[in-house]
Amino acid sequence: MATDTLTAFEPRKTPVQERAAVTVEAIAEATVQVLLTHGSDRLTTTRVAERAGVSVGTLYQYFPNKHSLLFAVLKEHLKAVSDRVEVTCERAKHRPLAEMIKQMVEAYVDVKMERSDIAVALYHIAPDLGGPALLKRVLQRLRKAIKAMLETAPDMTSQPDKFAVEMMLAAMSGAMRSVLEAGASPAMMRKLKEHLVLLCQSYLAAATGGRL
Amino acid sequence: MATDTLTAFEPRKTPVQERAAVTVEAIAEATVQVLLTHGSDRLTTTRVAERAGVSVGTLYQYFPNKHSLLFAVLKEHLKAVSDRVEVTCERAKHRPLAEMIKQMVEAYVDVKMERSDIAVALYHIAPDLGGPALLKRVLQRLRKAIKAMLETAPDMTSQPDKFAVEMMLAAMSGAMRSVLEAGASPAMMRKLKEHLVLLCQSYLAAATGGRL
Amino acid sequence: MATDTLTAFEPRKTPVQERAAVTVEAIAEATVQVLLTHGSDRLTTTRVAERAGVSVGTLYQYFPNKHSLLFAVLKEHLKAVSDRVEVTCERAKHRPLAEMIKQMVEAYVDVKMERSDIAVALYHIAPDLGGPALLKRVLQRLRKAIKAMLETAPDMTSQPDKFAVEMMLAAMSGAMRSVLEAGASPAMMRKLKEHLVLLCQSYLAAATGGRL
Amino acid sequence: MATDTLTAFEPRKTPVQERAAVTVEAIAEATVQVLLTHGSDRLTTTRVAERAGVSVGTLYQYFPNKHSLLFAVLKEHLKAVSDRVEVTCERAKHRPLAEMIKQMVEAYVDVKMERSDIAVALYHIAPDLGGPALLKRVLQRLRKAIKAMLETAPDMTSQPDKFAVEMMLAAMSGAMRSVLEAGASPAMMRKLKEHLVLLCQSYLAAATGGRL
DNA sequence: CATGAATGAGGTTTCATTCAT
DNA sequence: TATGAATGAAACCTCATTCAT
Repeated sequence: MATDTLTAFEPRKTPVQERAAVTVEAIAEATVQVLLTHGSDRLTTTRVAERAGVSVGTLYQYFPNKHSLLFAVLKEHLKAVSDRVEVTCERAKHRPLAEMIKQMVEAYVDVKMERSDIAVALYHIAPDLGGPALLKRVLQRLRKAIKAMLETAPDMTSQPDKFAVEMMLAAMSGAMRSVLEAGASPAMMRKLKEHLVLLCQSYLAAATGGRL
Repeated sequence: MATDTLTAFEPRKTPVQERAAVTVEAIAEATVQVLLTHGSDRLTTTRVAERAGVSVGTLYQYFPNKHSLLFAVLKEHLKAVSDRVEVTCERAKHRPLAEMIKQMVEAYVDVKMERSDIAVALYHIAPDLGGPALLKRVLQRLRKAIKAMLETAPDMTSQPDKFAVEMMLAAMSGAMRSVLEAGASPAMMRKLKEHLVLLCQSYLAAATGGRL
Repeated sequence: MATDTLTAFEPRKTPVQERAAVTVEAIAEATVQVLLTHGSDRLTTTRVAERAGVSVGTLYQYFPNKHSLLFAVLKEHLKAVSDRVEVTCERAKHRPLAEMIKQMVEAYVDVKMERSDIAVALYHIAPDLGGPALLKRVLQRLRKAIKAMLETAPDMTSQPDKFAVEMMLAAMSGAMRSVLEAGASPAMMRKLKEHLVLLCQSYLAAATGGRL
Repeated sequence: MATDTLTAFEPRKTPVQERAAVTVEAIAEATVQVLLTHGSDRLTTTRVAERAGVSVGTLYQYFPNKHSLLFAVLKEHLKAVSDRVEVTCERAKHRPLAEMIKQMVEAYVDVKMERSDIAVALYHIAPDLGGPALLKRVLQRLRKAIKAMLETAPDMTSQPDKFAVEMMLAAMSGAMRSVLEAGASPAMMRKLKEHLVLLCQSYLAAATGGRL
């Protein structure tokens, strides 16, 4: 199991006093800041601690190693994304297909944008140890949620190719990434949303339409 | 300008003797191997040199610093992709739209697959200094080539939204990435090709169809 | 004087309340356990406190620093050894020489064995600050007690060389150490006792017999 | 096997250039010096490198970790002791028993004294990882050599108890240690030799005499 | 040209100790 | 008194880079 690898990055201890909880949050936030201002290989534990306004020792009380810092941030972000999309999919059940896609895509884009700083920062470290495993899990959740939603579409003639959902997800995240990394203006983002909705709608229509 | 940053990673000297050319190639190849077997933060100049069968000193005769190693590999790979897609686009001019897309997408997938090891390895380092700049250039070339091709499509009512091409490229590369990182089986790749073609075709049709 | 060095490791305060005495004892015991299970350089104050079931803060209420932990344990163990051997020597006065030696050696082996865990643990830290000074004192006490005993031996022609007693002690403790560190089985221990008695008896006989 | 543990401390690479050989020797010597002047827990890799007149980096080219430094010194010393005693035992074969013992004991004391600085330094670190394993091997060699010698003694009625040789070795090394750690004067050393010879002779005589 | 020994700044991590709660 | 969060000096070790041979 991949669990082994993952547990190595789990937080070291859960803070019992309130003071400690604040500290942990500060460290997590500092991690993102350093990632964005200095880049992933300029991210040092000392720098993060400094930015968080604590000593290195304190940092290591809550995070067993440098990796776990990044891991914690990545995990939280991905959870936020998964949660939002899942909830949206649930709510969109039994709506027309086009509406479903619209809701889902927009939820995805929105949640990514809300913490676009984190999203961008994480592209830098995701390929590292633990990242892929985590991503796989998230994809699994999203795929499941989307499939469950699609099955309730009243206006769908046949279920789409099993691969189609993955394709859509890959296209979505890829496009999102490109735009985020390019430094997205609000106007750009609106455009992205529109087009991403269109892309998914038309693709799914085509993929279920038996044209393939 | 970004040019300054980029020149810093150029190979140190152009090998005039045959032996030198072999050495350079060996080092580049070793870089990819180390990247794949050890990961990006285990990639050390010594290890690359060792794997290439030369000493560190020799490595530094041809590459000014560690970064230039990665940069060289990245550059070559992106050039290969650009070249292939450009040529394909050129040849596909004046064909029906669906055919155009098919040719272009398949060319892209094929060239990526031919050196899928390099492609995967590069995802790990692309976010670093110099990577984004290079990517921007490539995208620029691809966009241009695709646009030029599309303009010659006999069966297109109106030119697509300016943004649509970018969207398509982002979706393409994003999907490609997902599949490559997941470890692509040949069967998977065939499926990817089919669906990517479909995705691009349907999206472009929708984007030009005035539905937006 | 060495006294200065030694006082630095004395327990911080004498526990007046019962609860405190229990705590101190628990910490001392935990020190030994950690020493044995983790080794001397894995011995940390936090770990000892944890094992003792108290917080670090509490530990520092009774022991001024890490060293004093080890020092306290070492001191107590050596005191136990000294006491036992002294009493035995006193009781063995006026007995035949061979009997004297037997009593003394057996007392030494027995007391070491009773807390063989501590004995072994202490070999790891004795060379450190304070250890040698303490050892010297103990040796002094033992030497004195043994000499006083020997002088009352009815069957001894002449007093042994002044050096002989030291020699005997060194041989005794050296042999004991070897066996303890090798991990002594009960059978082994019985053998050790027999042979150590024999060794001391024959050596002392030779050393006083004028053969030298 | 214990081999695994041991190989972790083996030198990292064998120097090919002469310059390097000098460096390695300097580092080993510096290790001993630092051990003696600062004590085992003040022994840091930086300090050793400094004393050796090289940089830390250089140190780590030849020794994989701090432990291996100590290990190398310990190993060499123990080898010297083993070699000397073995050769001496070989030469002393077929001599009278008393003579055998004398030769052997004196060889042991002499070789220890020749590098008494190292001997003393090593007492501080021997209990650590790898030390015990190494010691066991040495004891094995010594036991074997001594037994082989004893079997050729013309004036020995019966072979001594199997345990007797171990006992002798333990007593020898223990006594040696006591004296060395006390800071031995030349006069003291002469006395030690005499008495250690006497001790071993008389003990062995007793142990083979059937008195037990 | 090639080699590989040497460098040392800088990164990660630990742990004895203090002190506010 | 007991707690445990916080501290930060200091340890270990790596690795990009240089340069004498």
